Parts: sequence; structure tokens; C-alpha cells
Amino acid sequence: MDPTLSTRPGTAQTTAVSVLLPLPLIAPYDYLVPSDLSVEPGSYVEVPLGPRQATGVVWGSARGGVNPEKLREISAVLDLPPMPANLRRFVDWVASYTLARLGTVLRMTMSVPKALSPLKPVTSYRIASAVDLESESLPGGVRLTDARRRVLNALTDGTPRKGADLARLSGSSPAVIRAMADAGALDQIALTEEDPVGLPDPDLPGAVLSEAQSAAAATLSADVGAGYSVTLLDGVTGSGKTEVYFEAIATAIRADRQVIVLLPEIALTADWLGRFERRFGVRPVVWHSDLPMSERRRNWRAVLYGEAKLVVGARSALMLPYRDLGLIVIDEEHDPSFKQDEGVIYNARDMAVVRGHIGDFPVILASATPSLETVDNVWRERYRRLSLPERFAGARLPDIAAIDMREETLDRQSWLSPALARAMSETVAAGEQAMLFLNRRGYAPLTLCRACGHRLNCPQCTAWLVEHRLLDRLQCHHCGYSAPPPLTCPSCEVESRFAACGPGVERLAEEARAKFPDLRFEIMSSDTVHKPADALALVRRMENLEIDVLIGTQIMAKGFHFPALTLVGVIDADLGLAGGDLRAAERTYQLLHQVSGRAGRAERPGRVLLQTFQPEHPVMQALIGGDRDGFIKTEATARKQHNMPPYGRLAAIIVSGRNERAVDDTANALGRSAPRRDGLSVLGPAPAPISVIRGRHRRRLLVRARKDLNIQDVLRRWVYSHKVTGGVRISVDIDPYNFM
DNA sequence: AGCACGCCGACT
DNA sequence: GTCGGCGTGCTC
Repeated sequence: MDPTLSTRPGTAQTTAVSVLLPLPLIAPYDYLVPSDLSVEPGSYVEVPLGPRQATGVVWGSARGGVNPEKLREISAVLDLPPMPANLRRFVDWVASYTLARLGTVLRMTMSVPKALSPLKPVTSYRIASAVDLESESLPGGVRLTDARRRVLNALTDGTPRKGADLARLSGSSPAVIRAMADAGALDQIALTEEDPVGLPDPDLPGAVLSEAQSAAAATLSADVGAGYSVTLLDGVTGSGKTEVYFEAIATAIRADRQVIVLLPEIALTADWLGRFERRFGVRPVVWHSDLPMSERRRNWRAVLYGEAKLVVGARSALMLPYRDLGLIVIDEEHDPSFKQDEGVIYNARDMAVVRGHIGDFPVILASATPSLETVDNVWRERYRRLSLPERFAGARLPDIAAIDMREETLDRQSWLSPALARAMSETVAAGEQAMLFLNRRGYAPLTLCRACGHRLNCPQCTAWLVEHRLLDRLQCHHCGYSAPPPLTCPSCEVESRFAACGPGVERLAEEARAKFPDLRFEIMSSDTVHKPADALALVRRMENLEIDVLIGTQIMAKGFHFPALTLVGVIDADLGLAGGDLRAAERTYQLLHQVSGRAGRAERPGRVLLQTFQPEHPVMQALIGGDRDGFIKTEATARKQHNMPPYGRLAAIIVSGRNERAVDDTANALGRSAPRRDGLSVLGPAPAPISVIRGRHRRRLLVRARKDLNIQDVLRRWVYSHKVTGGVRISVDIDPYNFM
């Protein structure tokens, strides 16, 4: 292909190129390149589309197949570096793997439309040189009032400030500032510069590493620049995996390559980012869903220009236009939150490996409880494993024991066993802290009417409403519906005969407070911790021993380090095992292992008590016996037997819409036309476990295919040939995680 | 994603 | 008789 794709000099002939637009389109469109423009593959361009202008990316040579008369001209080439070739290949790959539309995938890489055009100059002010700060008047004999004095004070550090900022900072008004500028006391300057992102310093002293850590760090560092590889950094909780991959990051930065660290969204706390800052001297460039627009814009551009060397973010950080990516680290690689289950449905961990392959650089997967998929890749020698078998600085792994709930006598409406209560007393008496883990938000997961047995459920979903007593509301955890608790039963209209069924963290805290009136409890859930600052405040109060017992959901499970925490009590260890989820056992193991890892991270040894009705369950046995590898092998055997991932391929087809009949008709038609062939089986259609969400009825088909079959090809031919009408949507989820 | 075209209910 | 609801289809 002609690398510039531009008009040949000296000829009147115009070339055409294909341009991909960030719209739900399956393929790029062809456009003419006017003779005064020069484009190359990856150029960000402005093109006419129907009655309007759109921004897209030059994808390659013209595809043809459309009437040449219809071709329109590219209107402008944006003043930006082109989208790197390996990102374009990645977009193609993701679209074909996930069966998403090409333009929809492109859109994920162009998620900040404002970042594509240069920053609008902002008028800023600084003190004019004619101003004499000692004098009582301003140039032109203008009197120096209090407000005017405050404006000057706000500018004495020499930093030019925007009008609005200056007014706020000085407690004056835009009118005062404008008047001062008119009088010649302030200079107006047009600022077009972005705030630069910090440059990490790889040569700051890192942590002192143990022998095992140093060896692992050296191996990972040697990989940097040596092409594609995938390494599982397999280390028990508290073994210092972070410090190890920091060394690989430092090596990549020294080589002037960019680095991504992907973390589960909730791990992006101030506390955690602080570790990067301490090691590299600057805050890393962060990327997550609720970043302020100005920062998104700045960070997106810094990534494209190659100025952002270290990006720490949630899964969407993978889709940014890195100019020269040289390393990706996925921390907590097993975490299910890397799987995006809306829009383009993809697993960022798997896609990161693909990105490494396309870009020919190493990928590090770190976990204390690696996923079966990853472990299987180690067994098949596609990935290498580096193990850190010991906790850092002599800390020991906690002792884990089960409390057999069949043997314990509990009062009605009580969930704290005498055995766990005893352990709590002992722990706090020793000046240590405890944590009670219950993976259920709110007060009670179900409210029913004792008069008629009616269960309060969501008007838009087939799901129970969860009582949140702290908020005095009932909430649906699937669609966000929220309402005050009703006074009378919506079914039988009898007044106030509601009964809360089952515990959430709020109710557990109520019970614990009643049992231990002298102890200080705190609830940690997404209802009490909204922003990183909240988490940080809670961490500080734990560190200062202002809290005796922390009661919370899985947001406590990740990354936090509480030195005095020595007891973890799991209230309902069986909770995640119910339901037909393919990965229920694996996920329960990982989650409970993770929370267990909060106990005894410093000098004092920790212990973990699991309240369970099935202490003989393989998950409990593996936790108690510390037999992670045995558990993984058992899981592998079971999945192999049923041809389930990673030993077979799985895809879910979800048919949804407001009209139940139309949804059923489409789902049934899909079922009837399912391909019948060797190595492929189709289950369903069946109502999805939550059959209505946000008023949309849902039917699901599950496709299981032998590993050697190309499931995407099968689906494309089968599903895409169905026409959808009546507001019915068909979405395909390759490698589904969420069985809701 | 926008935006236009097209077929069925309450209004100047 | 029209204004307008958003369902369906197209944009190189």
C-alpha cells in the first residue's frame, strides 16, 4: 500500500481511502482525498456524513463496491499523530472476536471527542509589569481597593490564572478582574497549553526486595524489549507482587516505552495510587469511568503523544491510543470485573494478551488466586509462571478454619455464631482488629408481607428489592430503582406487616452492636464508600485503631493493608455457591481467599473463620487446607468433563426487548434455526435468570463448541442472518462470565 | 450516533 | 383537516 495514500504529485487523479467512523457500522466507508490533503493509514480525519461532519480514522485503501459517484471528499485532516498501526489491528481483532461492530470498537478508542481538537485558548491573567506592589495605587492612578489587592495577592506566585479561578481564589468577581485588566494592571494571555502529565522517574530507590522477589523482578525486566511473552506472577497475598512488577515497569520506562497497569475499578483508590507515586515520584496517569472531562482530555492526548509513560486504569485504559506501548500488567488478573458485560462485551485480561501479541511486548498477569484459564495456559506452556511462595518480611499466611453452622445454636434473626463472637472478643481484647465479611449490601435482601406472603419486588425487573435502612429506601440492585418503603402491602393493602428476611451488612452491624455495645464498628460497602477519599479516610481510621471491627462487602477484599487486623470472620461462606454459574466455585474460592488475605499481614499472625453449612465442600476444604493447586486441578477436571471453558468454547446469545411476545418469537426462531453439527450444542432459549431487567424481557441461548471450532464464524452465519424488528435486540457474549 | 422519512392520535 | 409521536433505515 502506498504509505501516504495521497494524490500522486503531478496528476489530477484523486485517490480514495477507507475511513472508519466511530458509529455502529460494520465496515469503513470510502472517501476521496482532495489533492491539497495528505493522509496516511491512521490519520484522524473530518468527513461529511449525510448532512453533518464526523470524525473518523483512515483505515486503509478504498474498499470499492460503492458507486464512485457517491464518494465524497475528506474535509480535513486533524492535527494529531495518526492512530498507531497496532491499535488499528487491535480494533479489527476485538471486533471480529467479540462480534461487535467495527465502528463501535473504534468508538471505545475515541471516547473523548473533545480531545481530538486543540484546546480552546483560555484567557488567563497575570500581574502586569507596570504594577508596583508596594504602591497604594495601580497604573493610571487607579485606587487599590481591598478586592483589587486580593486579586494581586492571588497572582503573586506568578502562575497565570483563568478568570473564573482567579475570581474564586481571590473572593472577588469577574467584574473587578475585567476592570483591572482594562486599567492595565493585569495582562491577558491566551493559554493553549495543557497541564503536562508527570514524568515518572524509574531510578528512584524501590523497596528492598527479598531474594525471591529480586529473582522474579530480574526475569520480568529481562523480558521488557524482548518481544511478546505472558508471565503469570503467582504470589500469595502479601508476597509483594507489586514491588516485583514495579521493577519491570521501571525497565520499560527507562527504554522510553509506555506501560499500562490494569486494576479492578474499585482498587483505583488514592491509597493504592500512592504506591505508584512513592516508587516513581509522580502520580501515574489514571484512567477510569468517572474521571473529570478535563483530565480525560489531557490524559487521552498525553497517551497519543507518548508523554504518558505510566497509565494506571480500569479495563477501558486498554483502548487508549498508545504511541509506543511496551508492557501491560494486569493485577488481580482473575477478577471478574475485567469482563465488560455491556456494549462491546470483552474481557480486558484476554484482550491485553492479544494487544501484547499484536504489539510484540510482554504482558504480566498477577494474582494470588489465578483463574483456571490462566493456570491452564501455564500448564500448556503458553504462559510462564513466576512464583512468590512466601509473605513478605516474615509475615505468615493466616490459619483458616470452618465453623460448622449445623452444630452452632443461633437465635432467630441472628447470624453471628457463638464461636465467631468468642473469637471477636479475644481479638479485640488483645488490642487487635477484626473484619466481618458478608457479600450483601443493605439491611435485608428480601422484604415480605406477613399478612399475605407477598414479596416486594422491582417494578422493572424480576428481582427482589433490597432494604437499605441507612438510606430508608428499597433498592433494586439490577436497575437502580429506588423508593421509600411502602406503608401498606402493595398486594393485600394490610398496613405495616413487613418482615425483613436474611441479613445484609447493615443488619449484621446491628446484631454485632447489640452483642458488643462497647466495640466500635464501621460498615464498608459501596453505600458507605463512594469516592477514593472515603476509602482513604476509612483506612486511616483503621490504622489509627479508631475502629475495632470493620463490617463489609467485597470492596474490603482488595488491596487494603490493615496491620493490626488479625481476625477475618466470613458470615456466609456458602453465599456465592448457589446458582448455576459455571465459575461459582472458582469465584467463591478466589473471593474468600482474597478476604482471608486481609488477616495477619504484619507481624501478628492472622486467623480466618468461615461460617458454613457445608464444611466438606471442596471450596471450604481447599481454603482450610491451603490447597489452592489441588482445588484448581479438581475444577479443571470438572470443566474438562463437561467441555466447558477453557476446554471448550462458550457463547451466550441474549435476546431482549420490551415486547415479550416479540422477544419469544425471535428467541424461538433462533433456536429452531440453530446449526446442527458435530462438536456444537445449543441450549435454550430459556428465560435469563433475571428474566426482566429495566422492563426488558430477556431470553438466553447458550452455545457450547469444541475448542477447534471457530464459534465466531458459526455465530456470524447463524445469528447475523436473522432480521430483528419490533425493538428486539440480539447480543452475543463470547466467553460469558455473567450468568444473570 | 444523528437525522429523515413514514404511518397513527389530539389539537389550532 | 394538520402537528407530532418515535419505529425503521441510511449515511461512503
